[in-house]
Amino acid sequence: MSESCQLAAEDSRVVIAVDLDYFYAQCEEVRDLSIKNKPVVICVFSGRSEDSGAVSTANYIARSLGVKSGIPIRLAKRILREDSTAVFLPMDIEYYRIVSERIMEIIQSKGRKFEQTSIDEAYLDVTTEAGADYERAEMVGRSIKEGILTSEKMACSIGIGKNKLVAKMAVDSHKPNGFTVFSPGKVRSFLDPLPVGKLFGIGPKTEEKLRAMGIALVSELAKANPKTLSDHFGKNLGPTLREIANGEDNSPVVEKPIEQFSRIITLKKDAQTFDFKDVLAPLSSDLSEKLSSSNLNCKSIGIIAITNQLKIKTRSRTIPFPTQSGDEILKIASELFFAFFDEEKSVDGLKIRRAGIRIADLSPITTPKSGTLEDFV
DNA sequence: AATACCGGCGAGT
DNA sequence: TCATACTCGCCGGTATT
Repeated sequence: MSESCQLAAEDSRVVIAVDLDYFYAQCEEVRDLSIKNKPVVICVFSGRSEDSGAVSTANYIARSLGVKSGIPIRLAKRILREDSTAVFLPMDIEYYRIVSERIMEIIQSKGRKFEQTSIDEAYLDVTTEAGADYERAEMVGRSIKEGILTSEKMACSIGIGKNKLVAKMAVDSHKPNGFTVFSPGKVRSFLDPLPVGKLFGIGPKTEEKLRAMGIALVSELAKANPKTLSDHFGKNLGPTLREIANGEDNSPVVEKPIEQFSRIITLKKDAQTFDFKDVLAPLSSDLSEKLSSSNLNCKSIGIIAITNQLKIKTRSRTIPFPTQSGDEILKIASELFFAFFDEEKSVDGLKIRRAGIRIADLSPITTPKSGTLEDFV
């Protein structure tokens, strides 16, 4: 191999990140073209009262007016009260899933190493296809963008880089309808001047902790004393923080098996206790159905309680025999809630706002082929 | 000492 | 009351072996 082909090992991959723009709201725009030039707000109504709940996402017209993910629906309506064209729609997750599945197939068809990380995001490692050649990787990226636009009439943003982290930083840097390439040589110059909070994986808490240590910029984090970082963030997270500041990420593009899932609902009213069966039975049966349709058992069953102070409390139990039974899940969850309330009953004013069930420690159900005893020998 | 389990926290879509 | 519904990962403490 000639000298000019030599690459640092860490620079030898090419990864494409695909992000579907304002996905839920765009799904609704495509379903009803007449709302495309209006503010569109996708709402999760909690059902406690008129317009209680939160905004899941909003299109860019709504965002430009200050409506963003997570704000109360009532606040969004207040912000848009003078815009009679504004559209508020309940989240239709089933529909978005169907659209997502079709789009993910398009992305997956463009490369052999594919990883979907959420309903609207995916990575493609095109090292094999592009031979670490960024021009060829760009062509793959363009063809993904065109494919999604042609077959689903949907805009997306594309980011290309030497690993998932850099591709993600690239895609996030230009949205919506972006197409951004951070070639290996350009990574430092892009990352260095950013505040650390802009790095994927560093949120408000970590940013504030770093700031208190005198580290505000990525360039500073990139050279920070490893010992100091480990002392403050632990032996795993500490080194990782320095790595992401340097644009390093060895994690492969691979489809990961699901590790856990949960169902949670908002109670009609905050309560010190509630009718376990009424609230938990639907959650249990949903979870049981999902286990069953995925041919999985779970060995860990847990509860989630969100208090009136919006603090998250959890309890969980490992059971001796894996199960997918809705009745079993309901029974354990009820016991955990009962014990939780018993434990917390002395806490003054503690009430539960939302209640949920989580299952984890999943294992595939091995269904032995009928009549082939030899398989067990 | 190594591993499992548990509850809290943080980050992200 | 204004504050959804998820998933993933790490941390530290404690229990188990």
